[in-house]
Amino acid sequence: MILYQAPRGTTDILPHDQAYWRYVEKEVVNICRLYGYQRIDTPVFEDAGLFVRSIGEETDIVEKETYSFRDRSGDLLTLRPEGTAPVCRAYLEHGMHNLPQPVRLYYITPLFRYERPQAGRYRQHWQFGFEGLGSSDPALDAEVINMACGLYRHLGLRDMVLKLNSIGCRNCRPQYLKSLREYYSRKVHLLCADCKRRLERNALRLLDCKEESCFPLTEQAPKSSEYLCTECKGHFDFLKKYLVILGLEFDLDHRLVRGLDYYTKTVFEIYPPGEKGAQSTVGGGGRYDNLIEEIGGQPTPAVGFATGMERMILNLKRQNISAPTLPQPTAFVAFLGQEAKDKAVAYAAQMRREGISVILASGNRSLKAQLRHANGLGAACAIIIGEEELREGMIVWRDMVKGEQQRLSFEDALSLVRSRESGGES
RNA sequence: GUGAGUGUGGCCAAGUGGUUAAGGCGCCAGGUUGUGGCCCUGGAGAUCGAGGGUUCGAAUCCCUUCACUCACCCCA
Repeated sequence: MILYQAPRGTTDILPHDQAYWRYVEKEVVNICRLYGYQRIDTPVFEDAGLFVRSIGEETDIVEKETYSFRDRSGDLLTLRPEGTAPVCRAYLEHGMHNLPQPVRLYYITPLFRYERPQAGRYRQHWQFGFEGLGSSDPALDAEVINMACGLYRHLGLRDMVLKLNSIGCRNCRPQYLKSLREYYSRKVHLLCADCKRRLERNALRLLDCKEESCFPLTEQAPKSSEYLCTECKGHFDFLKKYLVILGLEFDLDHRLVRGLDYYTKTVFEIYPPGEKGAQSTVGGGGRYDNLIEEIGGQPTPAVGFATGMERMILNLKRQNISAPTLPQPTAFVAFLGQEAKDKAVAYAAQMRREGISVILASGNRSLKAQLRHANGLGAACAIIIGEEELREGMIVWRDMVKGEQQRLSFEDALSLVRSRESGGES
């Protein structure tokens, strides 16, 4: 009987799955290099207030999904449920406004949300995200979106759909929210229970409802894009122009609002083809011009994006895209008898000093068993030391792919392996 | 928080009231003297998620509970 298993909503990333993770990570690092984004790592937990302040008290994340606890000194801490607020906190704390603006940062980190797990959704999941801080230029919005789409393209994901909207700023949004509330107030008798609540607390999310009774109403609802102030409208127009220049296709979706309160102007999400269910979003982001001010800094416009590592991998698998295989050991050292084993230990160590990856046979098993093991590991070659070789100061070098072998001195075998390794790379 | 489905050795999985719970993968060991991948043989490994009940008898029926999966809310 198993006494312990991974906590609900968490998962082990086993060796056989690492190829996907390393592949995605490699492309992530590469896209950040291409666009000049620098890595930042922030703590796994933060002062609870940071998230309440930034994400919004009325959001689901803060209301019911955070892992919060008091530490032994009584401080209230929260396991990071999203990546943007901590980056903003670090930007402020380290005076990054003194650096050339905008500052471009990225992170790869686990996040924690207490939710019921399901496909592509975990209580601990990994997100890759990047932020451009300190510029209101719509070209930066376009850059971030281009980067996001570029990442998926580099990974080989096909037919991803970009949805785009602008939800205005604190100057024009109140106006919009007012007409939105007026519109829904007249239809309140048609709304589902959730939406009645949303009308009171967070009217924007009325648009997000997938309830059959509410859905038709959202079609007729006032659109945020029609209420944008001159500045927001100009920003949105420029963004769309840049996206066209970049050759990116996008669907304008006036129902697209994001779950976090800090967004202003640009919001966008990216879906896989044939989206099924609302939780299929692979990545999303937007502009958050007030957030840094909100947590105590100077007004600092910024825009960012985040995408779920698990969801990228899920979609890679759904599209039958395989990850490059990870390197396998080059050599396997087998031996017969204790004296040979002594020699094998020394040889394996010497090969590693030469930078060759080596696995030394375990136990004292038959040669057959040892070679079976070497085969299972995918070793390129085996070095066999038996009594005879021991006597003659030789080893048997066996090519595990061709099945050919020859008797050599250890030094000759070493240079043979070395030449194969460098030759095999090109 | 709500709804649905599923729980049989490490993994997949047959069995739906009746003698020692199939099979496959994987693992281990053999198929003569020191050699892998194919094939053959053998072996280890399961209190049939847990607890209770019905019954002469339960993996199979009932109840409770736990876990997992999928979906909803919401999000990546």
